Amino acid sequence: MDATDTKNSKNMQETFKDFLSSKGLRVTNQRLAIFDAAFDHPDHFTAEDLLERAREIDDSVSRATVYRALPILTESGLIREVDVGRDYKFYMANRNVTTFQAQVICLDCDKIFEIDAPFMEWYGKTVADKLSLKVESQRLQVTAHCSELQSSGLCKRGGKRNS
Amino acid sequence: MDATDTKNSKNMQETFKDFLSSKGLRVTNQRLAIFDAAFDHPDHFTAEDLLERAREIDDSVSRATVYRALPILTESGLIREVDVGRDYKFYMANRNVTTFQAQVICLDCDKIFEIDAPFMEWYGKTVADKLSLKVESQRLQVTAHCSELQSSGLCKRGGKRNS
DNA sequence: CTCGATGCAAAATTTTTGCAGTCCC
DNA sequence: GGGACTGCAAAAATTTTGCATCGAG
Repeated sequence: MDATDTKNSKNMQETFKDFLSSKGLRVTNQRLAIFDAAFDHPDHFTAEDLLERAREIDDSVSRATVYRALPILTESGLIREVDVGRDYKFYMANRNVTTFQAQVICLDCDKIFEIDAPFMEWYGKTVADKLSLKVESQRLQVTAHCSELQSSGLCKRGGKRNS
Repeated sequence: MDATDTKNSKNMQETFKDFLSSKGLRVTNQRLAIFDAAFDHPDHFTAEDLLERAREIDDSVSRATVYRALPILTESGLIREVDVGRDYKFYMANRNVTTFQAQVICLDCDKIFEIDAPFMEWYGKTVADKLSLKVESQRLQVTAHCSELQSSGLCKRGGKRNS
């Protein structure tokens, strides 16, 4: 393992525990199970996905607890919310992300690609300066068709996005 | 009225009727009431807002018909969907918009500002070229706080955004 | 021990859908 | 007149919440 890869699950769980304690929140088995489930997931996941995986770790985890844990996880910065305009939201572990991420949503294979969009930091600053406001968050998404992408093999139809 | 202001409600209603006919859809009183309600609205509105206003024109309009009309209106290009990540969607009449619009969402006064972001056309093309896919739509949003904006008078707290 | 956290189920909220009746073309 | 369209209410689907109980500190 690379020495710079300090963001493995183990270390991150410690970071999460520290975050909970620092906020006066309790370190419960359910929260840790949810955290582990989230951080083990390599891709985007929904609240329901997370519930299912967390229950494999601790079957006492309830849906309500997952929904109550998600805001804590996103506030900690360990998990990122990815809202692509569906009726449910996606989430994703924040591993070694340093630059702003945009999403490319493929309508054909129903996949979400994360891509670097560092210029968005400049854009946010520009908008903020022009209107004299304080940027809280930004979102940049491109919805597209990938028929050509499919032939190149990058986008395999039937990607494992959930229902 | 400016001679270039060809997009007044009257003309636009004709455009809508033509669109319906061209698609083999029927021109009903309810659809026209919904169209008028939408086009008279100066700001962003929700499906529920639209229902309420459409009923002032034709009180036989039902919620279901509003929800069934919205996809038709957006497909016609006369109305634009503005999803800022809440549990309900906003819509807005497309008046004299020619360039790509980004949104600035103010967390303090709960208002949505539409701003020109012409460079997004370049961005979409860049992404498309790099990944060889066909851009369907794009979304760019900045969520911000406007405490300073308030003092400048641009953002009055208590703007009339719905609950 | 104490009070924050949890599970369960009911509620809330927005949008969709089935069906019988209506009215545009 | 025929079939698209509509209204109504029930259904869907995701997220939130009240309450009794549990357990972390």
